[in-house]
Amino acid sequence: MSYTISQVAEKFDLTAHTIRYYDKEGLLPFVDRSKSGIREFSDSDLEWLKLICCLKNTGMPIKQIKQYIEWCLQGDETLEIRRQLFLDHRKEVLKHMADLRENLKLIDFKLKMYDTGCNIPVPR
Amino acid sequence: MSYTISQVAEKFDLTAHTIRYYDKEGLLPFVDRSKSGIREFSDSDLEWLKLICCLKNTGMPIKQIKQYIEWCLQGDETLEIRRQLFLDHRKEVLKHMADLRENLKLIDFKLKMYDTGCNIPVPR
DNA sequence: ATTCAACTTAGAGCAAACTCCAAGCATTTT
DNA sequence: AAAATGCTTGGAGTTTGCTCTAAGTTGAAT
Repeated sequence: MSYTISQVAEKFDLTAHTIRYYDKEGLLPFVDRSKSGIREFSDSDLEWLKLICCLKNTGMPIKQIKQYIEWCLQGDETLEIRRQLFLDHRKEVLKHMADLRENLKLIDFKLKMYDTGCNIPVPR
Repeated sequence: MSYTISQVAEKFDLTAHTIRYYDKEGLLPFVDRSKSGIREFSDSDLEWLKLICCLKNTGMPIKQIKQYIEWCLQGDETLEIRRQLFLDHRKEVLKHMADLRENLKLIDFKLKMYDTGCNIPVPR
């Protein structure tokens, strides 16, 4: 069984346009085509796409995701460098989350000001 | 005491270019100028900029930050709408953090695969 | 057989957020 | 006084990640 581009788009809350764009950028070299050239996504392809969306949604640029895909296709000789990519990316995600938590404190402080009516926001 | 644009840039890890861009976009209408036209940032201005960076770093678009600044300048009649903006934005930040936590699970799973050598990444 | 929906491509267009440049003042140092 | 540094502006250029259009093909339904 395989999926059309619009079925996949629906599943991942993307547009077919976006998926074609990802393909054009080299993120989906493994997706097969029918004899008339139509993309046929397998379950394995969906797993790949899930990972691609995960990396994208955590802030990895498309070029770096493409690099990762290329390393995957190269086989075991790139295992260590791929592992390092995940380690580095994980660190960045944790940093980003910590930054968000920190910024949230100021947002909560502002909200407390608004809620207590004790509102001398910041202006002179 | 006041600060020059490059002192402020240093303090906030921005470039002077970026700060001028923010000014041009209407984010810094409160910053005074010397008689020769040079920006003179007060401590209060730094507080404003801190909030602007907080909103920007948590994903608020510059246009919306500009809207917020305009509401501030309009005075107390916009208090409730500003409070609502912070409430809505807080909700989005929490959603974003939850998404990151969720995505982190897959990253951690991949790392576990690499670390255990049990590496059948995803390809067919 | 024709119509319709969904697929294909190349390539143009767009919005956001910078980033930089040229040309010109202002202030401080030599 | 001249040079160096740092500020100013308008406006052009860049990058990223889409987003859309036009023209065409395919395959199923009427």
